[in-house]
Parts: sequence; C-alpha cells; structure tokens
Amino acid sequence: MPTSSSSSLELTMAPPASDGVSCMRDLDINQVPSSDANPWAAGIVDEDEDNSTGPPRKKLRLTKEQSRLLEESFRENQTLTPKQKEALALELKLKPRQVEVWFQNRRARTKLKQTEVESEYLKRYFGSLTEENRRLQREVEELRALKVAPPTFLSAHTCEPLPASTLTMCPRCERVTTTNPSHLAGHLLLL
DNA sequence: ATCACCACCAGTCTTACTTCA
DNA sequence: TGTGAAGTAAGACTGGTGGTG
Repeated sequence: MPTSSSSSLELTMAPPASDGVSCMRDLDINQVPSSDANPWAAGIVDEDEDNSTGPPRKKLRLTKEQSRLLEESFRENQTLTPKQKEALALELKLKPRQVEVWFQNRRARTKLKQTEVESEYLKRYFGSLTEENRRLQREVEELRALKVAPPTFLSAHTCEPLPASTLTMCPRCERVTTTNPSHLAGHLLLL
C-alpha cells in the first residue's frame, strides 16, 4: 500500500492529544514515566515469555515524551527503515517491535481518519448534486409544459400558432422563443 | 520455479480510561 | 458521591500478501 495517500491528512487531522480526553489521560498515566513504577511503559516486560499462567498482561501506555517523539518521527517519515526503527526504539527505550506496531497503527488510523473526512465531503457533494438535479428536473418539467401548451407563440407574420419544434430557449434572455433569427437580431442591436 | 524471510496491511482483540445515568 | 455500563482510544496480535535474495 502506498503511503503517499495519507500525506494530505496532516492538514485535516486534529493534532493528537488535542482533545480533553487525551489530555486527561496524559495527566493520569504519562506523568509516571519511571520504569520502576511502570515497567511496561519502558518496554521492559518481555512479551516473549510464556506468561499464560501468570496475571493478565498490563497494557503499555506511552509517556508524553515517547508519544511526542514518535509523532515527530512520523511527521518526517510515515515508514521507517530497519535502522531508523532500531535507533528510535533505542532512544525511546522501547522494543523495535513496539515502534513498528505504533507506526502500523498510526498509518492505519491516519488512513481511517482521512477516509472519514473524504466520506463527509462526498456526502455533502452528493447532497448538492441531488439538489441541482432536482432543480434541473423542475426546469425540464416547466419547459415540457410550455411545449405541450401551444398556441402560446404565434407567428409574427401569419398569426398562426408555431409548431413546438420551432420553439427554443434564447441563451441571452433565457426565455422561450422561436428559431426566428429576428429575435436574436434584436439582441444584436443592443450590443 | 520454489522457498524463506521480511515488512506491510486489514481486521480484530484487549486493556485503560472517560463519560454518563 | 460512588458505581457500573457503554463508549472510545490505543497497544498488540493474527493471517494474508508482495517484494527480495
């Protein structure tokens, strides 16, 4: 999957942790970055161990600083080379796998957000097209009504009703008129 | 051509946390 | 004010796929 599709999202997505909820989370959890108090936050817990008999695995919550660095890195590159991943993991005191998962999730959720934004736009666009369609249908009905209701227009020369096929919309005055060139000639005189 | 390995993705599960009645 | 259900965010996992040596 190409990563270029999500690049535009940077403009439309709300910045992470900008909502009240995330802020409160940060206050609760991420102010305790100490690995003594929260070994999972420091990536110390070895997930490869068979702890199926032990207590349920505690979930890692990234510290504010870890999140900031990851976001910063993500803005520069949405995908990481193995070397970049290794270096970032070292800097963040996380496992490379954790960094990898974070980037995968970030890409996926960025894409999801972008899809939602596009969906909203398409919905609005569809609505405007529907309205335009309705308007044009009404116009067509009005024109049909004019066509089937002769003799509204009479020949200037013979005073006989004109055939419907000779009626047309004048592009200048937007009125139903005849194909008689004299009508358009009238406009030309005004120019 | 086949295989192993790796990275990525979509989908899903799980846990921590918030909100609200 | 405390509490439990429902909702949400996000870390982690799984299985499938494509690229590469």
